[in-house]
Amino acid sequence: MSRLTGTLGHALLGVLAEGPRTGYALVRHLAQSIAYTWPASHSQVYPELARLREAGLIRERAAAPRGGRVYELTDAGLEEVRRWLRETEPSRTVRDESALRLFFLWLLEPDEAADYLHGEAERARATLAEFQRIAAQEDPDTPKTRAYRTALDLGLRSARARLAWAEDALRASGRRSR
Amino acid sequence: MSRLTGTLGHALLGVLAEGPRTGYALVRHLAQSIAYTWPASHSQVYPELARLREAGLIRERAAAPRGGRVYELTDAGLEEVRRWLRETEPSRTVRDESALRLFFLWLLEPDEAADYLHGEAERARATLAEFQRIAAQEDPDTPKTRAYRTALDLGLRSARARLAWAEDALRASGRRSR
DNA sequence: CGCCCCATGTAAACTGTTACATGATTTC
DNA sequence: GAAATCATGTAACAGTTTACATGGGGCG
Repeated sequence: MSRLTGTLGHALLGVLAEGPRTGYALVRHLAQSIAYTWPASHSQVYPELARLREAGLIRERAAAPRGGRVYELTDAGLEEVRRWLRETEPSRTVRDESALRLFFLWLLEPDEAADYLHGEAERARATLAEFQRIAAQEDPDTPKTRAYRTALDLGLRSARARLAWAEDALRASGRRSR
Repeated sequence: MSRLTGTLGHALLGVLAEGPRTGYALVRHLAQSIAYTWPASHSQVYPELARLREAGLIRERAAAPRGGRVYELTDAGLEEVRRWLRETEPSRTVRDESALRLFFLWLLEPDEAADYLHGEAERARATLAEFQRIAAQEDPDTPKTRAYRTALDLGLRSARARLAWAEDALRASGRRSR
């Protein structure tokens, strides 16, 4: 039982703690919220669900309409997510390709570098608008929605910081190129 | 020639554009700056250097003291980094495990959740302090150092945003738990 | 001579992406 | 009956991490 699963496995357990779901519904739910912090495609989710079931962390309930398989969390599964949250440290590894590229902008002509920063500003604006759209949705005030709002707030603040950074960097590069 | 390399390969080309280096020196340099956006261990770097050499993007110069191999960028290599920067879009994939966990905080007791947010605040403070230490270092004003400063500025702003977020989230959770 | 740091590699395991493949039900 | 959407899987490949493995050279 409770064999070690990676981050994706724990994320699936966490979502299943909200209630039983099919793999398909799980994937859709991930795409709407959790994918901003941990994207996963269906081809990764289905095999992972099979592993979680073998490990006794989830179990299959009655089948859904079109060959759908409904999974629900077991007691061991709930214990495992909670243990993960309490006792293990989150990985500090961050991979951000658009930030990586900044180190190499000096290899481009000034106006090409400005183009890149302009793109970054546009992206940040789009991300911010998307998060604002989600924030505008009304929802009841429960522990779960409060947790989701906390995550969303981090996204909003990060997007704003990134937008402000890009606009400043663009101004600074613009002033130099003239 | 110029076979497609992944992000790591392009990062190595970008650093080698600063001048010839051994694999070892490359790894050390990455750890000090670029690893904040794209970490890489020596076991990944050495094979990648071999691939870049085979692709004609870098070449080996005279050997260094203790079995060290000095690599330098070829013209094709420089062209390839520039092409990568100009013509390809950076991947938008972000994986942030500590943000992922926020979605599941409602599964913990309020004080356990507050412990987690406290840890996040501490981490953000440490990151911010580290970036401030780096920012305090003096360096000449060249295109390269300007690019590095732009990257650092993004790190500083992100760390500040994250710290402000964590402190606010902590305050909000504290108010509720009393 | 032993320890530490320089320096380079390989192997196995794990994680993640892209492409392939298939079938059921609803909607037009 | 054709197209879209629901629904699940496998296979091949690419990228990453961790552990294993080895040797050179300087310093006390």
